[in-house]
Amino acid sequence: MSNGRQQRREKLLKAAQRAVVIHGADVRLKDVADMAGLTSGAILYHFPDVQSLLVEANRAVMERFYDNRLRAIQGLSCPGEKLTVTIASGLPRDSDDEDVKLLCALGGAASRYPVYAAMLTALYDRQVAMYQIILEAGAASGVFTLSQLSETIGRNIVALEDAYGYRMVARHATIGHEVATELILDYARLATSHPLDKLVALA
Amino acid sequence: MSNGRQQRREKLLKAAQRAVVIHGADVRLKDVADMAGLTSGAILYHFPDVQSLLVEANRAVMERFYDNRLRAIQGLSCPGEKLTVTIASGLPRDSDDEDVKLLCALGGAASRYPVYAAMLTALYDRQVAMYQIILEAGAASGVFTLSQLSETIGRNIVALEDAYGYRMVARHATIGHEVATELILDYARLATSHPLDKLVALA
DNA sequence: TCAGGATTTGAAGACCCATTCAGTAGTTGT
DNA sequence: ACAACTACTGAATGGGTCTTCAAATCCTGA
Repeated sequence: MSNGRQQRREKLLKAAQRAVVIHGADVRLKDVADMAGLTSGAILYHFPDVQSLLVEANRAVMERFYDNRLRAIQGLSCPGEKLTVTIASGLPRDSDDEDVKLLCALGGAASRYPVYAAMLTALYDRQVAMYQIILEAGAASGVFTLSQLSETIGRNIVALEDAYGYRMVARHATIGHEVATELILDYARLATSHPLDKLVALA
Repeated sequence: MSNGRQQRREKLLKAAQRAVVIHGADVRLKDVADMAGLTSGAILYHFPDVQSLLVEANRAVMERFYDNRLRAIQGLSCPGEKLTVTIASGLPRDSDDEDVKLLCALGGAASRYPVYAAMLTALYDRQVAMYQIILEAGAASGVFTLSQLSETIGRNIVALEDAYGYRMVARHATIGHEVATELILDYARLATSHPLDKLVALA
């Protein structure tokens, strides 16, 4: 059944992702197999080799990460709220956030694996563009007064998200989701001349 | 000779550092040995096991990185120049900067190796403190007008350096040393209300 | 020059890994 | 019920790894 075949593939991708989080970008096929409760041979039945599997699994995480961010601001219209929510969505939930752990692992391997370097570069650029749209829209409606090019602000915000992601994953004692969000918001306030008030949590 | 013994150790640390840059944080003993032009056994004669060697080698890079930054501003008195020079010194010279490549590799492994997480966290905090001193001194002398806490500014600047280090090491097409420096300076200008003019290169 | 320590090699032992593949179980459509 | 196909196992292959250790080599000081 071609349906079950796709399900199987996705189960293996999930296993590969968890394996990367635990063992790093240089996971062994054996580790992925263990994570899936199968043997190495079974994995190689679905994928030509371990690299193909890993590249596909890692790409999927990046897509999911980006899609989650877009979904987070779907339906929001107020530019200030959009920006605040987007910034929060770019940081790991907590120090155990698996997607961010994986992205960090790939970032550390990027200089050795051009594939990952290219994928992460593309992800970065997409996120910058995402911010530019929010910033330009807010500026056009007069809510934001940009003190720098939207490209500059976008690049810096995404850079800050990345860096605080690394800090959080490394379990910095004082920089958690809350603090990191506020640090980035502090920059965003300077750059947009907008108070970007903390939102009240939804019930 | 106890003198040659120390030289030997340092040669091996250097080999380990190059090996980490090429093979990542999970280098194999064999790779270090090859890099040093020796056999695995020879390395184990000087170090009890691979991990001891790697931790010492990686720690040495962090110390060197931090010391280089301090040395870069030694003798500078103008706060604006100090800040500009310090920011430039926190970024990789180019995409092939070996020290930054190593730091990125460790950052990617931090969630798996608490030792590296702790070391990188300490390095981050030291760099933040370094910026705080520069910022506070500039503010005290009236050259800077800080629009945020010096801790906030310091944290954000170091975070930006880290992130652009990762981007450069991943060979982003448009973000090189020049562009990254300017992006961070753009933030620093907002935060200090100081023009931070580009310096003329020394002859 | 040479004895003795420091350094290094090379091989052995025990283990792990990716990949291939013949064969086995399980499922499906008819 | 059975042929045909899918999914998977387990073993074999060829390779690589860490560690230990006896033996060889290199130095150095006398």
